Amino acid sequence: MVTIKDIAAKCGVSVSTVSKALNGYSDVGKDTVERIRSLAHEMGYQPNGQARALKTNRTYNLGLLYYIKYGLGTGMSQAYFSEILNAFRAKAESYGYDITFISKNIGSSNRSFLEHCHYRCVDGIAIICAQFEDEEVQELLRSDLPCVTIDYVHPRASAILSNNQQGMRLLVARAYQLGHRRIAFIHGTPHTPVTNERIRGYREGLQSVGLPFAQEYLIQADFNDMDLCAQKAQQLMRLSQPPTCILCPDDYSAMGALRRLRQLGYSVPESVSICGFDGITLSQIVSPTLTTIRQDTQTMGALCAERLIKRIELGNQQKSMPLSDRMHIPVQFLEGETLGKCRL
Amino acid sequence: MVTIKDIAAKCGVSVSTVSKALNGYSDVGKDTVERIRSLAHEMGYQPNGQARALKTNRTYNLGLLYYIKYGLGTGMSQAYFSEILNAFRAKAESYGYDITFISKNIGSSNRSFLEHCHYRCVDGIAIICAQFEDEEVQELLRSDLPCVTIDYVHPRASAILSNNQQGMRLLVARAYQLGHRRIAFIHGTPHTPVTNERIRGYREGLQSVGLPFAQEYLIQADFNDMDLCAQKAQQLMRLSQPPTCILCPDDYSAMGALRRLRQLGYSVPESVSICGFDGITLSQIVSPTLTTIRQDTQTMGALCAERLIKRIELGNQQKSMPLSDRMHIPVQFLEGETLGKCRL
DNA sequence: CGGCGATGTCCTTTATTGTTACCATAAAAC
DNA sequence: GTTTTATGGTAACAATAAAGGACATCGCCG
Repeated sequence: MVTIKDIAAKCGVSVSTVSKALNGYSDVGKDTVERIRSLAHEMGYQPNGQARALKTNRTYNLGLLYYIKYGLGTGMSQAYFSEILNAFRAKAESYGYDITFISKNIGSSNRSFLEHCHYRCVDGIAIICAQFEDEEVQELLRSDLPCVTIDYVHPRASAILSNNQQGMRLLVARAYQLGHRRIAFIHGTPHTPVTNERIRGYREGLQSVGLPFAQEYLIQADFNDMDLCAQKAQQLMRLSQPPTCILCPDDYSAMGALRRLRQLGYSVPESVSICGFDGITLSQIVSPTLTTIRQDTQTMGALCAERLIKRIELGNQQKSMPLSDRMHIPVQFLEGETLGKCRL
Repeated sequence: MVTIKDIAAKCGVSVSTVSKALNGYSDVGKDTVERIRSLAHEMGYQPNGQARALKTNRTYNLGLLYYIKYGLGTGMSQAYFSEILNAFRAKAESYGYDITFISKNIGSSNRSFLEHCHYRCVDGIAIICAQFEDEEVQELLRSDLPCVTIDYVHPRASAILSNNQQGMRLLVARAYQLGHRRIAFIHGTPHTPVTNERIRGYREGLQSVGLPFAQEYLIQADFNDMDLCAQKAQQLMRLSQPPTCILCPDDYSAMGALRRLRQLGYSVPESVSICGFDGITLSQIVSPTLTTIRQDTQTMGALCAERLIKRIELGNQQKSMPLSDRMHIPVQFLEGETLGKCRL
């Protein structure tokens, strides 16, 4: 590999001059800069990121926490998070940052997430998909590494979420408009910011159309657990007053409920309507297409990168940067075939 | 951050002793090692990867070429490749390697893939999902960076592919068994190793059951292009002797064909059967479930990592390491609902 | 049994990796 | 003579590699 030393030798100047010329310092002669630059290009010079990082203490590397819950739902929640990841990556790269996956126990060396971050000297970390109840994730959040989270809120990080309340209100409003009066909500993992917001939105939605809130129509399940949601949907239909419309925690769960109810002889949406949440590409490909809420993963991922880089570059002068902040990204109602006119 | 210097000072020994103690060299006293180790642990020491890399010229970082073709099929081919990616990542991490996405034009600095690799000093590169006709990808392959490819063959890299021939033979055999005598094949991107192997497998399959090969039943399309495949399927059905079974290049394409043919009034599989390829999770969730070939993405990804690391660690003594090699991973037939008994 | 070199253990010193930061310095300009 | 402009020298950065030094132990011979 060609280094600045080689360039210096060939150019007849010192290494510091080369360094300064390549980094755009003003105290180098104009023609010298020209000579050095063209020679560097000609020799195919690439700076050594490691050496630069060692000296400047900046790697232009972003840590990424992105791991799927084992067992349950493997390969399911993929679509939603991988869309966010792609948008995140694209934006980060446009700012000159690379991405490193952060994991624990790398090479059996029992490194925690935070230790891994230190080892790789990442400038900051984005937590896009993780189990927040994990102590190691909490340790990461408590650390002084700049941090941005998706779908989670923490006092020391920037948070990016969809406007979940709005999403639920939209679903309830549309269902009401189609004549539904018994609208149930099977919600995702309890006690998470996302679920809390969704429940609030659901109740607000009911309230704004004048429907009463019924505890029996609010059921707990999980995210991306098709079978669990299917089971809960089935349970709902056994009520003496079964709902005419069921809102699910996500598109996969909705597909699970849909399949189960059809197997049980219910026709969708004729005898019962079903809605998803997320609006993954797939939801509009399957038949019937899902009525769902499209989360703007593109914006979420991009914003996540921007916020993180902002936190990094504003650095430790913590004046202009709040310790924590929360952004809600607008969502969009997607009309599909699983929510129909209420026939009762 | 705590460095070996700090440990050395606190421990009353020199930095090199600390370095040696932590790296398991034999010429350090047993109790000294003990003292240093426990102190390092206590102080929360983590080695600085950058500094280590600078000196040893090894980063334990693997470059990953993984970018989706723009426009067409975005978010579609995801499932297959992201399964491979996950397996790759898991295996690489178990060997102590991290992963860095490689891209061009990072931060508008117009770096090529190879330059990006040099900048980050990756030890090797895995090309999991890329456009191989891209000159920059070829440059990467020509370089002396250890390299492993998925679904592509190059004289200077290890290649991992599914046993595509076997897959096609299995499909043809099963279709024949169900009474089909007019079996068409809409193939993926032409002149790629995968397509070539598939076509060969298709022809072998026909031959082994004694069916003639008909040029009009071999149609060119693309991978993961639902609309194109749908259009080609429609075209096939307009033949005077339309096929009774259509084999598609991948699951998404199959779903496209399925949807289109149903829209046109054909019932699947009653009046025409359809098969996919890949066996993504989704294919077994949708209704009807797809008859398809499951590619063993788990093994492919894991093997990809292992081969790459082997190439790296055997290093430049190129005796035991062939310049190029090719591995074919067995596939599995997945019985679904889209391939049925032939009713003609 | 004492002296000498050989060997081995344990640790330190010094050099090196590629880069940038900081300070010094020489020449030119004012 | 002072300022400006352009350049060079050197010391970090955190770690490892190579070489070497201090000291103890051992074997062998006179």
